[in-house]
Amino acid sequence: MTRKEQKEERRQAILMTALTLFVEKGFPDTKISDIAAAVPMSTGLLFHYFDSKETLLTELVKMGTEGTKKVGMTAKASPGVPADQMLSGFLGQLFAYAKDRPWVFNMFVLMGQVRRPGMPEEARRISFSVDSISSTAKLIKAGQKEGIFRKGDPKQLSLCFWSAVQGIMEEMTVNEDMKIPDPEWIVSILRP
Amino acid sequence: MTRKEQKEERRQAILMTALTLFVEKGFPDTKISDIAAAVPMSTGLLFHYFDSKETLLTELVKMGTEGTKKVGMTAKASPGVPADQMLSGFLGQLFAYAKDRPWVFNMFVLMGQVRRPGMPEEARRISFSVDSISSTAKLIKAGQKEGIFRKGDPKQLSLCFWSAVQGIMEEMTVNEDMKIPDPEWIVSILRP
DNA sequence: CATTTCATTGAATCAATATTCAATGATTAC
DNA sequence: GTAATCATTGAATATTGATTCAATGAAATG
Repeated sequence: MTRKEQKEERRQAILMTALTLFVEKGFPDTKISDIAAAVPMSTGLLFHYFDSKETLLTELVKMGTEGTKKVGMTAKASPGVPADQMLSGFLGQLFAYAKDRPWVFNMFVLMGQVRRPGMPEEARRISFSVDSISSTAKLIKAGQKEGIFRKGDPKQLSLCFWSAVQGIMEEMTVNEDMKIPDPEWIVSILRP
Repeated sequence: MTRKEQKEERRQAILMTALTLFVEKGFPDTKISDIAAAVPMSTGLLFHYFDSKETLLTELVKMGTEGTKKVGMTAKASPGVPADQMLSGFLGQLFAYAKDRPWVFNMFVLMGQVRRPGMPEEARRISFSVDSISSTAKLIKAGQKEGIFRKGDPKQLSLCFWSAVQGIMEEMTVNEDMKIPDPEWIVSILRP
């Protein structure tokens, strides 16, 4: 393995460790030294890989937007599927992923958290570039015509739906009593 | 007005200011100096009223448990009301409150946030003393027998319901696009 | 092998912010 | 009206945690 590959691997290890800690303890409460200790490596060395704590977060958010965009594509690539099944199917997949690849899950939670005020501006800005609220709103609008979703402002319904998902996923990352819920429960928010 | 009363009033002002900031910016990102500036008063003076930033949080959480317990009593005091109406009624009231008395709302959000790992231990411990999850689970169990709630582990349904509420309320405190949702949307999570 | 490059460390440094403190002015009690 | 008490301030101080740096050793290069 070349040095370059090794370095890349180490970078990934740091990113994944940071992701876990950011979600578990929150960004401000995660100390660089916590991340370094968990990797493990010395605190100083971490700065050999990333310029700052904020860069670390920004990189993660960039990865997150990539991933989220891919998910969006997959959704578009399966036309003919009713909108409600698409949403519960998506949630089902997402929740199923949680078992083996918790990082996908954590990434999703981080993407939600990073939108809040007080989070570093750059990361925040990037996270807003994927707008699942609007795309889901479109989906809802279409579904309303077919009568599979309840009446109401699609944007509001979409916001309500995703905030609920966010709340549930945060609880899952933090509370071991919380089992994976049936996606159908959550999609019910949108049902007539 | 006696000095004692004045002091008490000042304490309340500090608490309410801190509550707003803790919810808006998060506990770690809220500096004592931010709170003092917002009250307004000098940073040093704040320590004349509260021993530490953590004490401030603890006091708020204590207030929160009081309030939440009262709500629980009111619920018990209205027997005969179907369980689903009780929940949507409660949410409706809570959301309505948000308009005039945002602090009630913020308090609710804070009580949820303070349960997360990384928050100061004492506050965390106190917040766990009110267990709306379990009481709602009982409510759900009863409702299931009458067929007004869907099948499934009551504890899981309750957790899912409250995490969704938490997510939605946090979004409301932070995103001005987010309007008050119809409580019925959220209670649908529990509907058969 | 000699040289260069890179990974790594632990110990500074620097900055932010919680907390303390001595001094000052205002209010109350006598 | 004088003394005691309390509110208030702004300037120290202490602490925490991010970031930098000089030194060391290991791997690659020639």
